[in-house]
Amino acid sequence: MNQYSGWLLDIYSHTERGVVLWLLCDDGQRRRFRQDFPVTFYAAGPSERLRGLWKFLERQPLRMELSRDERRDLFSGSTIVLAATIESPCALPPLFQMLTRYFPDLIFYNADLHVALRYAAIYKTFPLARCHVLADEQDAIHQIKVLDSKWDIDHEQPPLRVLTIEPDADPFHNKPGKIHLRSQKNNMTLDLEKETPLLGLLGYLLKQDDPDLIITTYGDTWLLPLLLNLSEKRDHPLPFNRDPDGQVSYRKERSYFAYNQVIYRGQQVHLTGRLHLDIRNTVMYGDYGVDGVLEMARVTSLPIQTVARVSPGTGISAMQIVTALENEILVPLRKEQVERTKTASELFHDDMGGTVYDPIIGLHEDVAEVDFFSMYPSIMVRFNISPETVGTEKKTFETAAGLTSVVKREELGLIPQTLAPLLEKRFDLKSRVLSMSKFDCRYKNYKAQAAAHKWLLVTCFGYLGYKNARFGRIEAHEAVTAYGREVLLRAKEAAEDLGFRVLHLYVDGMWVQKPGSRAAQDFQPLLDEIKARTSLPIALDGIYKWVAFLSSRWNKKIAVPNRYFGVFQNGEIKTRGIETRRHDTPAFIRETQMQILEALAKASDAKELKDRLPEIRRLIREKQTALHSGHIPLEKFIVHQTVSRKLEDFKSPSPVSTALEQLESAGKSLRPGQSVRLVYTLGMPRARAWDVGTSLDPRRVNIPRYRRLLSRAVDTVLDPLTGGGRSWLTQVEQLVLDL
DNA sequence: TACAGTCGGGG
DNA sequence: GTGTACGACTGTA
Repeated sequence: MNQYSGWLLDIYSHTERGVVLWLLCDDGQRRRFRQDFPVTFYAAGPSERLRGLWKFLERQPLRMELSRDERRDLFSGSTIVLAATIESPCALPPLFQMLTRYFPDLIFYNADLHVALRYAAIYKTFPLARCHVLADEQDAIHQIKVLDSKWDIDHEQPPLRVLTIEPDADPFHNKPGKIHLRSQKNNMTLDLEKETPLLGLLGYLLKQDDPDLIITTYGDTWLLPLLLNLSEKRDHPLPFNRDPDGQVSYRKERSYFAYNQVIYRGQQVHLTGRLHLDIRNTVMYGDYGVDGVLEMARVTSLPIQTVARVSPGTGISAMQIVTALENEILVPLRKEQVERTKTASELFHDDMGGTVYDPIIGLHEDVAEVDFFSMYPSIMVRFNISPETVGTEKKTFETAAGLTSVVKREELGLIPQTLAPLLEKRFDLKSRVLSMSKFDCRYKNYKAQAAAHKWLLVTCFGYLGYKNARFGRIEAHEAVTAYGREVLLRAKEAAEDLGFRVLHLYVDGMWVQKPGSRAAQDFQPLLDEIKARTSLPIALDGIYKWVAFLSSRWNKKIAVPNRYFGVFQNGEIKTRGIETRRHDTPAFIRETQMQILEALAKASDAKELKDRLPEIRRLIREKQTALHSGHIPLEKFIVHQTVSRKLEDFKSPSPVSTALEQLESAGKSLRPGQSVRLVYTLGMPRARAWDVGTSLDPRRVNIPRYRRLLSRAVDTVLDPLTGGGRSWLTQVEQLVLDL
């Protein structure tokens, strides 16, 4: 027997039996271990059908153990099941596919789980966990112990060897000629045309550097398929896989509907024994980078390559599965219970969602914004809301109104059990970030971790109400929003009792004002009072020098809950719902609006705002002149839009469909969920795709249309100044009219 | 005027 | 490996 300690890189099914584990050992070796790891799935249903299944399984050419068992289903309680344990985890997916065909009437459990999650539930592993392993001479694991916890904030960083590969152009718009490679030891540029040296040097680099993590740009969708094809064509093997028996696994590209929009996910290339991340195919890479991906992997237990490419919904779902496995709760494929039909009034009351209040339109000074900390997840944990704990005998919104609940309290539900440590870790991270210098070397890492958690927490709420979620139940979802409304109303009452004016309420935030209150300590009594009345954590998001809530465009008297902007005392600008926040705003317009906001931000109070007008007037004149004299770089006119449907599904010639058509005829087709770049043009067609290959004649740009967009963006941010009927009103009006 | 299409939010 | 809300807003027919 040999002993090893190191970091766990990856776990996957062995092609014959058990699992493969890769350890980055403390002696610097990367070792591959194997371990027997039988997996069990269950089936429930009428007993004669279960007998049929039993006979069917006995005939399968697989090593399998069958038994009758009694297990706990989260929704229906104790259930008689057939338990089947098979020796090879890799044999389960094809077997299960067959079973759903022949036994569609049976309910299956634990049948479609990632092997890494099963392993995690038993051995408490997670990607990059510190492990101690006892293995025999054939590197078969006899004992494994995890030495740290996924909830540790300051964990030892594994000495990962990283290789980055980047082409010199975006392959979907221009043909790259070279690729740049960078590792700790090497730095080289390879010519894609010269195939022999390309393959030779790449092979050499992979062997010499032996990277753990290969970070590419377009590696999934272009580079790795290209290189692997080439290597096959030239019969020159490239050691992308570290596992000698391992296969490169491809996942197909797809478009799907999620988060209320079509999402496109490119083809994926997964490696064995090494980790491949394509930063262009990594979810929210821009938000949290590699640190965030690694943190997602730690808390969800999903393999690094997988977690990088899935939505946070899959992440939170993985966490729930691990909790369920640890508690010996059956994991369903999808929700089986049928939703009870509701009357119209019930629908109205239950589905009101988050609290939205009409803000008081206009400009306000010395306003504090207080936000509940991860309100919905905090509610789930605090009030033990979970599919199995929410009672159905009473309508939940009535229950919540008094915060005396019919929610079962005696034992912590599956969802709160999953969320509590995550909430706590995020809370600790946020507190540390607040009290540390931006230049602290851990600052960036902490921010990335907190950002990763944020998405898991946000999605968890949505998953409660999603009918296909494994552990979703609409009543639990409604209970959360009911509590949310109650909590916010209590916060509002607390504010009013303490003499604050409540300007706005929005889901988990509140904007309050009191003459003379402009320092953090002025708001502390309010925070304490809200904490006392709601028992939920709340914090001061900031104090605005001034903030403006905007009216609806079609009716000046109607407020919209999420169109506002303001400047905090520290000079930070916050905007919501206005042009700068929108992805379809061209850079030229976004920059101009931001510059105006920056000019306005120099004002220390509302009165000083008008002093900024000469500067803003100059700025707008400059922009107008630039616009009309052709001094704006063409790319600043580009509008980015998401492709929502296939070309043939468009009913009218929208800019997007026009651009899609042009791209199609240029041989470049885009799929729903991908983003299209276009410029508005004069005459017909009204838009032109940016990436058709030929350059755009600057005279074709629809300058009047961009001028209208500019005018509107300027109008938005000057609106609060025009609304007050002050003496300088005419000046501003003139300015806007000039446009 | 009706309808078709797109966006935000949460940080 | 999964959230088909909802309302504001814009542009086209």
